[in-house]
Amino acid sequence: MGKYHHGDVRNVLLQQAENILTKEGPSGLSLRRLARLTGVSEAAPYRHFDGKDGILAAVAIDALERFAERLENVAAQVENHQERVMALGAAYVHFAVDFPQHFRLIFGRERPPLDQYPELREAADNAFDVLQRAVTSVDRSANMTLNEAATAYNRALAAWSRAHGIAMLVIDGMIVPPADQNLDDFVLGLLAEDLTAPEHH
Amino acid sequence: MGKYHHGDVRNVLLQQAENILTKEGPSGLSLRRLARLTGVSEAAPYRHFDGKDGILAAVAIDALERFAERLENVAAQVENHQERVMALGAAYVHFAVDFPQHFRLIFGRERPPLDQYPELREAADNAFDVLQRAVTSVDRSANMTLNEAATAYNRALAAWSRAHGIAMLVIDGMIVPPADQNLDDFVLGLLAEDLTAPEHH
DNA sequence: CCTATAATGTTAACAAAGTTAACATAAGAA
DNA sequence: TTCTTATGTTAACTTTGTTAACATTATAGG
Repeated sequence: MGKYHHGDVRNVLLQQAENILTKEGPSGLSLRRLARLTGVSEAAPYRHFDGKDGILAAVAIDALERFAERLENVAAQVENHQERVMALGAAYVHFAVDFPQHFRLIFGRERPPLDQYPELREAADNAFDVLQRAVTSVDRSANMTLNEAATAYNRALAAWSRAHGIAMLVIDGMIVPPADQNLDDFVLGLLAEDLTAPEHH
Repeated sequence: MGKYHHGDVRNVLLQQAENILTKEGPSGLSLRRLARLTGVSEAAPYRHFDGKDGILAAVAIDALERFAERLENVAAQVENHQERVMALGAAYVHFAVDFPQHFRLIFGRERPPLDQYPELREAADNAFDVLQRAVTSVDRSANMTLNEAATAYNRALAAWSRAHGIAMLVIDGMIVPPADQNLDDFVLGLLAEDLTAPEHH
């Protein structure tokens, strides 16, 4: 009689890893605990994943796909090109606030090395592509010349950086969004600030 | 005869912790290894620090002080108010690239909780204050009304976020600065991008 | 100067983690 | 059926954070 656990242990492990990550973050995700909670031997995960990094990579890819999906949904709902870029920035931060542990896993120090997990790099690039396409469409709508469009990539990087910086500082507790204001509005305000010209409003 | 290690073990431990951090990052900083490298018993650090978080906090405070110092130096060297904000952003990123491990320790997940180490929070606030003062001086030079100046804090947050986002994405390998360009110039370019108005140059 | 007490060391032990080796069983192809 | 591979298991090894129990030094008060 099979005292062995069978079935798709891999998927069960992944799902359980998701649960642990959400509740306790990447540091709380211990292979042994994961195995115990899943009801499987402590060495079983090594049959399905390339050690701890392997599991982290799998979870990170999953998270990145949902992240990109969410960004695409937002992008599809906003008609105006410039508003779309802003909305994406807000959605970016919103995701980080909703799923700080996933966000940290995706971009933080415990993310497995990108060059060791090509699918991970690909998933990350996909998310950035959504932002880049939005920025490019702004540039096109402004009838930019080809020469000017060459900087479109830089403009996308700038948009990405702003959203990323806000997201990081917020989930790390360095920036505390005002309690009496909608998070998205707060973020949109920060994204719209122009540092070189203080005569706004 | 004193087979016991004596002298200011605390300082030696701190210095050694600095070395390890620089070479291997916060994860490589193990208390036992630190003690061994310092030539002291494996439990000795607990006499001088409040466990691992205690040491991390001490190192982080040190790093933050040098970070703030560097920012202040840059701020003092630039006359023009607006250029000063930009230069600070570039210096912010430059520090992150020069000392990625320190930067990660300061802002990342393994930083001990701010509310548990008041001196740590103070050191972090100091660094941000440099940015905030620079932004405020731009606003003042533009003859802002008091009402408008109320948003100065938000403008400082925006400046901070941009620099922070670029720094994070660069040291995490998501943004790769062009090899044929000066790092500061690249950063200044990103900081100056205005997302809502593509008609530049 | 002597002695009680606090500060600073030490060694030894504990539990938890990542990982691997050695072995056991199930499933499928030949 | 039988050989091979995939998938489990248990047991061990190393490292880490932490604490307890004990040893030594420094220092303050008499």
